[in-house]
Amino acid sequence: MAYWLIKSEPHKWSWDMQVAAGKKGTHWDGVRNHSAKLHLMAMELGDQAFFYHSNEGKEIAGIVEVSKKFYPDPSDESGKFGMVDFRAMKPLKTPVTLDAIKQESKLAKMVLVNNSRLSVQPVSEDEWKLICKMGGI
DNA sequence: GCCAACGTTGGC
DNA sequence: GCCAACGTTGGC
Repeated sequence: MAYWLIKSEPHKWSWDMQVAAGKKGTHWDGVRNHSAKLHLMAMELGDQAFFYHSNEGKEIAGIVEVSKKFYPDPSDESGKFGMVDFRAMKPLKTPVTLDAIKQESKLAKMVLVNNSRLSVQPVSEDEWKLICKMGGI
């Protein structure tokens, strides 16, 4: 079981919309970055990911689960990139903000802090557990 | 194959 | 709205 963090701008695709998509979830398309793509390809069914709101909110709103493994993205005419499907699992009771993450020294190594532009990132098990605790679950 | 120029992302 | 960081593009 691996853990991840995926980012979305809330006015484009928010946590609420992810929840509304229900059990079948939604495909995470539009990734056009090779590091992000490598992470997508490494994801297994059932892997969990934090759903992070960039720009507005700047907080982790909830947890999603991989419901379909990496497959080609039809919106990419070059055929190089792909996507996975995610479905909403549960919200954090208290959203964990970027501020809170920065103030926690144990999370200083998170990719979110050091490479804020990467849209799909790995999260270590320790980081995962700590953020879950901070989020009240 | 190098590197400058440009575009995009995302925090502030 | 600004700008730093990063990725990509394109001329050489």
